[in-house]
Amino acid sequence: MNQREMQRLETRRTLAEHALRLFQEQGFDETTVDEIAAAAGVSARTFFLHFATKAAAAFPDHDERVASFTTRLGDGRTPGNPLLHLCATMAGGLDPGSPTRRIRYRLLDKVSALRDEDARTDRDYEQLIVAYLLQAWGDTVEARVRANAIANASLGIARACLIASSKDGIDANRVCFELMHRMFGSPFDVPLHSLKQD
Amino acid sequence: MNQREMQRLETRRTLAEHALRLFQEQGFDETTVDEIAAAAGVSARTFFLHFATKAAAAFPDHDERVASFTTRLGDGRTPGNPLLHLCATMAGGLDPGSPTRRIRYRLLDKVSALRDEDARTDRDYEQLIVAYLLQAWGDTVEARVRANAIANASLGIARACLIASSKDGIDANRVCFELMHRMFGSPFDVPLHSLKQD
DNA sequence: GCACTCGATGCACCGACTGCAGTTAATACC
DNA sequence: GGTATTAACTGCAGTCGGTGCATCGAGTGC
Repeated sequence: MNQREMQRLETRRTLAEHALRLFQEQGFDETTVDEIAAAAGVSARTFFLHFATKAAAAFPDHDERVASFTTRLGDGRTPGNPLLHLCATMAGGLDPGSPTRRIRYRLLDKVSALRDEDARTDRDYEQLIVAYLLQAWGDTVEARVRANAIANASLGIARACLIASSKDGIDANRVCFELMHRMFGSPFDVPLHSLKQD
Repeated sequence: MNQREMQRLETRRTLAEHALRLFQEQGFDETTVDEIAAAAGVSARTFFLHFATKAAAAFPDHDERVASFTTRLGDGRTPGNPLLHLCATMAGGLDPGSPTRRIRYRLLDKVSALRDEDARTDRDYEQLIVAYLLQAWGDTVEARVRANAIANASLGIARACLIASSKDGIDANRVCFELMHRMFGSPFDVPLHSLKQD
């Protein structure tokens, strides 16, 4: 990798790091872009060379997450039940572990601007899921409605699991899989045995 | 009703009307608050006495919609299956009919700021649904995860149905009910017979 | 060494939104 | 009916997020 490229990534990383820290320490609205830039040792103008909005600095790995999800999901020609594959891919992608993620999710609850930013990622996921399912099912009106419904429902379930995992300490991965699997193919009123963590 | 109150509502109504018209005619970003205010015959400062943000003017009936949903949903002590009641309430609330609604939904596709504003309504709905289900089920960790998942999934399905109804002309009401009902209690891979409109 | 690229910068600018100090008309009270 | 009060509206000055533009200067290809 270039020295220039490395410098660029380093600046970006530093900006994101200080942004998240300041958001957490003194609140999102109470933090100005000037402050973040100053803390990172660059000018305010430079901030916007790296992030389109103030909120975007809290999600510096947006593109990588979407790219990772894309490759993990595949193209719809995966053998086996596409819904099952979707369940596994969604659940497997949940990673509430890292402390940075936890800070982010705690902030999400309070700051609507961050929630909006996060929703943008979800819209990318949504389109990927719909495309995946239509690839597997063929593109009909019926399939489109169903694919959109499932995409939205999946994202909703994943979100609920992430929140519950940060609040109540459940195993987001397993619960997400079980909830999705059950909603998309089995009765729903049986207790979730995967709630009990091991 | 007071004369003052009527004047206030009239100003608000006019502002919302011109806002939506201008958004549609020349785009959201290309429309300034000054323009909207001028078109409505009031000062720009007055705009913000009625709407918190520029985008909020596109959803002037936010509060009424939430209030209506609240009363229609009830308090969780409704006799019968709470999930069934939720399906009926959600599906019954979909109303893609009015031309204003259609304009709004067409704008939603393009303008992310409006989508963010719309998402705020969904968050209100989400909290209401969760509260309703926990009232019916009791408040346990298991119930909370499930209620959140169902709330998010319901909103996702409703959104998908509204979009499909505006694009493909399906009966949003019936398809939404059937999709929700099937996801929350029956196998999901049977064709939707309610797609065929009568 | 030289031309070139490209990240960073400063500056001027726009537009959304806010706090404050008015004005004016409707309303409540006597 | 006259007076005090309320509240919608206004103008102004200001903050902050975000952008276009011209420029600087350090890395890079030749």
